[in-house]
Amino acid sequence: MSKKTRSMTIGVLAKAAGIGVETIRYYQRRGLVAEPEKPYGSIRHYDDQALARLHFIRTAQWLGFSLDEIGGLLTLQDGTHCDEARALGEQKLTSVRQKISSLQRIERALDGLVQECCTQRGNVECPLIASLQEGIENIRLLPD
Amino acid sequence: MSKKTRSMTIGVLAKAAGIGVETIRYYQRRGLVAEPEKPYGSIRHYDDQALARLHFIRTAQWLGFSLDEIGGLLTLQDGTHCDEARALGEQKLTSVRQKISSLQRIERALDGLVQECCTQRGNVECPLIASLQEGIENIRLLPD
DNA sequence: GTTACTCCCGTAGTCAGCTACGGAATCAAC
DNA sequence: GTTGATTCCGTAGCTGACTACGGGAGTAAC
Repeated sequence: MSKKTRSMTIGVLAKAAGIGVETIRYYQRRGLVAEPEKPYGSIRHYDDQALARLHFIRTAQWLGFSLDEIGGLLTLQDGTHCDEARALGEQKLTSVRQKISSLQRIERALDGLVQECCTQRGNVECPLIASLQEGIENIRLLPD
Repeated sequence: MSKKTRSMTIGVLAKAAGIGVETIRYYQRRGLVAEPEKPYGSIRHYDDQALARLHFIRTAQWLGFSLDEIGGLLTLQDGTHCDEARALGEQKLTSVRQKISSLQRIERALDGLVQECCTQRGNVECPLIASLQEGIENIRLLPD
């Protein structure tokens, strides 16, 4: 826990997080990131906690959570009621598991297609595209 | 290959494909689906090939391809671009696998937090919230 | 042959998630 | 103490993938 809590301007923070200044402001407007106090006649400063929050947002986003859902996840942090937090956590867990199994089905389908594509190499017909065209039922596997 | 090539109006086609009429028109505007000839003073008719094309689009979409990418896949239909198609498929496969493993790590993290929350029930402190506040890095786990 | 649906076609709106713009204030360097 | 980049803040625009609207033409059922 020997973290030096740097003081950053929004521009530095943005660079550190690998996102745009405007995006951070947008997250602030959405209530996902707090706007620190602005010293009288000066400029806002951000610390490593803000950076961590941005990392969290981007990661969750990459994992397929919407900004609204991420807002929900973040209320776990600020919330005061254990039961509510747990309920939200369980809810998210369920949706994560659904996403995983859905992605696994996609993975199997894609993998099958790519494998076929490799073994059939040299053929005139491309099995990946042929499958997409004709054998859709075979790889479709019921989305949701 | 004893496919009866039904003649469908756009509404029937839409129902058969499980999508909206407006969506088909949108695909036509995007150049993903051909607009059949319109008999003089009559109505357009669609066959099973059009339906197959719609299935193709929806399936590829479900596999994570954007409409632009699908357009790309469709230009590879002549079968002479097998390598390119495979490359695209492999690319998608890689990103799908990355998502799965990230989600699995988040699943474990969330699961752990929820479990803790249950066993500690009745406590004043909520361990889930505490963990989230301090251990965000633990569930961050490398985005792209 | 009228009623009621469906088609056609262009344009416009929606939603999420940014991204850009513009003008004043503030800061950093020299 | 002036120049040049940043910050601030509100508002407007953009992209992807639809979805809706409106008014005229075509079609189907009775």
